[in-house]
Amino acid sequence: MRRLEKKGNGGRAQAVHRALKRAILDQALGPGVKLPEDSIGEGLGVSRTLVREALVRLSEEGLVELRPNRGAAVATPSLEEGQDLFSTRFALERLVTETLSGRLTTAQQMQLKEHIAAEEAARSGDSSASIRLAGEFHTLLASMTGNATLARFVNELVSRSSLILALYGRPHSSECAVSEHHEILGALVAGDQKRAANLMIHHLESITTRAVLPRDRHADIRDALSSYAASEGLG
Amino acid sequence: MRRLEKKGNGGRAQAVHRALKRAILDQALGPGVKLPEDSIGEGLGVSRTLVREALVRLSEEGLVELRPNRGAAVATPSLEEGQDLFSTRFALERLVTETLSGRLTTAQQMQLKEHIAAEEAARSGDSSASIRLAGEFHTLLASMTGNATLARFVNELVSRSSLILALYGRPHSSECAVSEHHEILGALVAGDQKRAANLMIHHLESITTRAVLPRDRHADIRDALSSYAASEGLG
DNA sequence: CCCACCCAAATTGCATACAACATTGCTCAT
DNA sequence: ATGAGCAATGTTGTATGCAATTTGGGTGGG
Repeated sequence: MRRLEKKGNGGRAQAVHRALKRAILDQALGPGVKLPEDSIGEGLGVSRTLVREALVRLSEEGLVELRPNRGAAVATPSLEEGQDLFSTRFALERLVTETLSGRLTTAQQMQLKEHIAAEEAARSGDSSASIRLAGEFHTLLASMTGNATLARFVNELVSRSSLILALYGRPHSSECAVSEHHEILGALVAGDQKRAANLMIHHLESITTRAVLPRDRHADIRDALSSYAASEGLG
Repeated sequence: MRRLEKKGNGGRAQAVHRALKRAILDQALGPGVKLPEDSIGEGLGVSRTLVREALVRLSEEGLVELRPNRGAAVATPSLEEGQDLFSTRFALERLVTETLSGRLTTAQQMQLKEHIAAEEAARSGDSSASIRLAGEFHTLLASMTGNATLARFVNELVSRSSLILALYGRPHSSECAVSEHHEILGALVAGDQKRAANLMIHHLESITTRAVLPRDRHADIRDALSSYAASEGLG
């Protein structure tokens, strides 16, 4: 007999990782915010051991900077790093569109349509949801290739792009992209490989050119984490 | 005043990571070999905590498979994963050649020439050194782009390619590639972007098509690790 | 003879304790 | 007043101990 739900999902360390990741992507923990192990552990109801493991994972993903003996902090990528990041995205997401062009199942097309609809719905509402959905479109596309490595890389790059935009982007930069997502989907369904790739490149370029001015943020870590703790079944 | 050598290099956890990674890439620890935390800790002279951290890093790199409650093992990628991996390599290493074409400094050209010379020198000698050098050529090229993310991705893919070749490649498959490396360098120096990219693609394709038959390996973990412990200043 | 069950050994999951290091603020001499 | 040195504090680095889970083997019933 098979156990139905063993323990939440796959270990509490993973849960901590997801909670922190979401907190960063939602900009509840902005770039540069320090991440002391015991404060996080307290806020999430776990020990430093698990926090540490999560931080290692996050640093491996480039979302967290891990300075020896000096603690962890949300990464603060430079503008130059952002440039490199996006040129890498170009190469990878072009591969995504080339792979997917004309090969989307109807189920996948449906899912993408629904996702875009959700993006539109979120445009006037919660801005953090809007940002997250915009990124998830790219992640979703990448995962549909069936190439797990490619999907993981794109996911990492999209995540880090959020940091770049948080640092250097204008407040509502991600909203206008929804129509471009729709166009890309159209080209993919039509099987027009070249057009899909070009639209994707153009789309990414238009994101990069929106990067100009910085902001600043601060927050108490325990407060910012409390809601994420609940959503991962921690605390 | 600058501290000359703080502590070996950058923390013992990193040392464990490097030791295990090299052991895997040298095929001292072949695909599928189990990696119990305390055996490794004993072999390397550190506690399970550090081993655990290293294993998390390695699993994040795709070199180690981490099954919950069931321990870690050197990854055993499927042939299909290998295919995905190489198509991702195509996209990324094409970007490398495009970025580098006509932009190599003379110092970099020298370094690459020396590396190729080392590859040739190792052809008749140690086969594990030969394999490692062949991979490091690609990593070195990627690092010269100055794009840290790109370099890290290529490094990961090259590492995992070693696993693929260990599982499905013929024994001496990597030796014949040295001349191709030389040709690629020539095209890069000449600034012929298209030719460089084509040579790289062709080179990678010729590697993939050498993948056919499997082997099997076994070893006591502690013995296999002892030499790597010394080289990292552990034990 | 085979299968289900259960117990023992080994291994991972996680927390906690202690040691090492970095940082901050204070003291004291100049 | 000012800067060097030092003590106090907070944080990270690492080891170890205990609980929880898996695994393999043995035992008894069918």
